[in-house]
Amino acid sequence: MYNSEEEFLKNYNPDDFEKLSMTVDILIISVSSEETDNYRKTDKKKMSVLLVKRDNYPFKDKWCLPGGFVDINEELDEAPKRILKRETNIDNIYLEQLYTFGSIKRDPRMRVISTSYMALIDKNRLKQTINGNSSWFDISLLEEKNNIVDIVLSNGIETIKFKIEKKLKDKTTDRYSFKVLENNSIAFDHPLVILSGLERLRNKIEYTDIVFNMMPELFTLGELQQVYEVILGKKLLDPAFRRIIAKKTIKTNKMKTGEGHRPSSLFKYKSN
Amino acid sequence: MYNSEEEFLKNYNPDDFEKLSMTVDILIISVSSEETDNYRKTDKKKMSVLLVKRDNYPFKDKWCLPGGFVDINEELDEAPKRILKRETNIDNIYLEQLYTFGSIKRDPRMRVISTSYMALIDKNRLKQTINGNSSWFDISLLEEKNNIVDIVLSNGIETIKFKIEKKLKDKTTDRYSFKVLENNSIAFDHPLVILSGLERLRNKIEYTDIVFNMMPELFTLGELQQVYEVILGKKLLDPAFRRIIAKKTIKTNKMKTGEGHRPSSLFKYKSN
DNA sequence: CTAATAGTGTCTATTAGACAGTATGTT
DNA sequence: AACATACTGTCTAATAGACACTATTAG
Repeated sequence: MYNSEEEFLKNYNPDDFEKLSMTVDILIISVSSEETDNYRKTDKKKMSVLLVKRDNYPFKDKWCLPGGFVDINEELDEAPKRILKRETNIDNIYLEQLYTFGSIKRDPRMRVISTSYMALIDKNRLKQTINGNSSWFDISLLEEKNNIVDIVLSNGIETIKFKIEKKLKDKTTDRYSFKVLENNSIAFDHPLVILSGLERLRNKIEYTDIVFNMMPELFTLGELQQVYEVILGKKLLDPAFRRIIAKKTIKTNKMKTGEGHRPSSLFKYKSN
Repeated sequence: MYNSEEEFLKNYNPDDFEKLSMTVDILIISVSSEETDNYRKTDKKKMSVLLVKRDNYPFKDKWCLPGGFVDINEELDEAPKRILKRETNIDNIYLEQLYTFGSIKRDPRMRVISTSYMALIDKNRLKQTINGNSSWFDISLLEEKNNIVDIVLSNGIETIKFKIEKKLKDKTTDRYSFKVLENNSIAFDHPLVILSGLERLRNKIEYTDIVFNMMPELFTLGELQQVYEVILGKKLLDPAFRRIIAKKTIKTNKMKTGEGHRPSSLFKYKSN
């Protein structure tokens, strides 16, 4: 044996174990507005996610989450930042690690383990158009009885559908294992990443302030409430919503007018 | 370019990117009782964690979390199960993924990314003594002002101390980045794993039933309350605790007697 | 009896849910 | 005026916090 760590390291052969590749995948979530034909009605909010069309094998021509290999000299947490910068050309985006997926067959090329991240962004920060092979897809999520979730993504031209079965990993916890039942055109195990992220967002919107990462500087409480509603998938009662949100927002003296109905005050985020 | 996925894969060289090694680390948490000298008093509960003494470089003779390399042909989630079986010789232990740490210099040998897991276990299930180079350490956690956490681990013979500074990653979230300020003898970045796990446990005990993975089949409400108190780090009021826990437990007709005071009913876990 | 924990009753404070009502812009 | 949303008042229901009280054993 060796007598010192130094000596050990000098003789260590890092190729004793077969190595593997590591990637990161990023679920970039934002909210978008769908215009209505009635001039009085406010635009309907939707959640949307940024997908990239693969221009090479494997999964050529399928859509997938932005991602890439972790460089051997790169901090794990730096990889998603680098990719976010590449895809959106902005820094300082809210980012949090979701989960690490490591099935043996998740990539047909070789053994790849992938850490997924969730990024939240206000679309108004995206000054320039995103590059050609990427597109925002509106999300509609339908949770059926038997723990089967139907997700439909649409960018107006193409529609992606998949169906996932959730099974409790253990009766004592809130963790599910996901099984993809149907999937017409999304690559890798990205349906799992999308569902994990949407559930994480739905949970955290209730006890953190992360929603404000998806909001512009100034917003009305009606808009904010709509974002909550689309993320939680249910209607909220106005007075209750305003009671709770009052602690997290400050009223400005600016108003939003010209909407075909009573103007509303603009608010901004107040951190504690 | 290639004309089919098949053709692409045939020509793919997986060594175009420099590969790396992947490990898993497992934080195995349990509760133990510390005997008191007063025959009337109930034993004091403590959280404890299983550590292994490294018998080789790097970090020779330092304590660390059980762990190991992920095999090239092994599902990521199978690796912690294999190691748990090796360390405790029991199957079916509660296990959940915590976080993936990937600093460049976390292992002096080479680039290693590590996914950490948390396992919860009832010590009574450990029939045989654990093997010689591993030991249970009682945890005492002290959260100081300025977001500095002091953790002391002790197995009765040796004491391990470290101090971690928590810094909010972002004002909108509940996620912290951890920085190790002092550390006398625990290997790798395992202080971070331990703190992540303890915080995860503290959060989840409030809204899931995971605590019952650390309890024997039958337990008194007093014992259960003590476990809650040691995990949450604060005293709870009896009536409030019983109101909440009533939904998760069933009273059996067995009693625990001989404790120097009024006997108490034994309860068991009721899942919904 | 005493020390110690087991277990309950009840008041109060806080928060969530529900609904109805008033307010005010645009067309 | 009509419509749509903005915003508020207030009642009720549910839950959490606090405290005091009774119950029961081993020694």
